[in-house]
Amino acid sequence: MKEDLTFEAVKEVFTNYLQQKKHRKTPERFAILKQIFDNEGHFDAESLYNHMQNEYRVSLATVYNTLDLLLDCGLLVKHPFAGQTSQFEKTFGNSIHHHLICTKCGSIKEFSDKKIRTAIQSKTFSGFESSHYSLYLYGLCKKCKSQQKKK
Amino acid sequence: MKEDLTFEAVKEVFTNYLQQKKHRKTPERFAILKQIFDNEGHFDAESLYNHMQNEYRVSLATVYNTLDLLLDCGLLVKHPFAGQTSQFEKTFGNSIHHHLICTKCGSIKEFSDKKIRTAIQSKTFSGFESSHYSLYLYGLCKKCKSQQKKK
DNA sequence: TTTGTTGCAAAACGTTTGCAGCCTC
DNA sequence: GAGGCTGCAAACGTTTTGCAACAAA
Repeated sequence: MKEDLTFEAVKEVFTNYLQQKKHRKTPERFAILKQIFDNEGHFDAESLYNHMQNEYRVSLATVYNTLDLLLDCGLLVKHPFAGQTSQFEKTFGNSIHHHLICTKCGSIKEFSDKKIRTAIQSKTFSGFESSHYSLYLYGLCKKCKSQQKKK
Repeated sequence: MKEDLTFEAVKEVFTNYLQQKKHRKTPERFAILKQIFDNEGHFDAESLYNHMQNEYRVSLATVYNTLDLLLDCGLLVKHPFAGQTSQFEKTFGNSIHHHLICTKCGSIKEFSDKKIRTAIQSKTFSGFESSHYSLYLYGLCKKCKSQQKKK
């Protein structure tokens, strides 16, 4: 969506959130946000932790703590699809998309569909204020489908 | 959908699956299926395990094993929404629905929407054979929304 | 100065695994 | 009778927690 998104803009969102919730603006939190900003795609807590050790050392506990804050302020979404590990994905700098998940090999692809998006977004509820959503389609990817046929 | 669904019908689906995959038809597996058949709503592995101990004693490992089989043959769907624990839901005897998840209290409601359903089901992919899908809407339920306003 | 946050290590939690014995086929 | 399945307990990997030291406000 926003192609020219700067780190400063994202940082401001986070800063405002921290201020409003009376949380402290620690260097660790911004270092983690920066790391997320600089990288693409899905990630889990541990890989984020590993990748940022060279730039700014934080503990894994702090990573989890900060991820929770980022989830709470809507800068991140959590996907529970990969086995035991939760995957995270930033909500900024991406266009809205859905996920195709292969039930055999676990591979994940993204897709977009305007009709689906419109149908979901136009839905309103009495007594529920929706903020975001996740759509997962399960099935067989090309590779696993052809492997199955060989049998 | 099918209001007059009998256990025998479901059992037959499972039996056929086991036969086709050359898995054994053990009493444990059918006892677990029966327990699922007799109860409504979402459940996790451990609560299923606890609830059935009076009727037929099985180990937790066997519960997990059997849940995997039931997932594989499509009689069950797995929802990863509640914290660390996976929730399961039977696909028989239910109508298709989606989930509203409160990000504050974790409560879950179901809803149906024909337009959304149609939009998703009419979507096809080259190189991906979709078998089922899950849609989760996140937000604030009525209770949590009013609590937030009080602040 | 106060108290939220950090790092560390230990604990907790759901789930998986190894293995000996059992039971379906 | 052979080999898949079971129960049990131990192991696993992710996430959470307790606590003392630290640093943002």
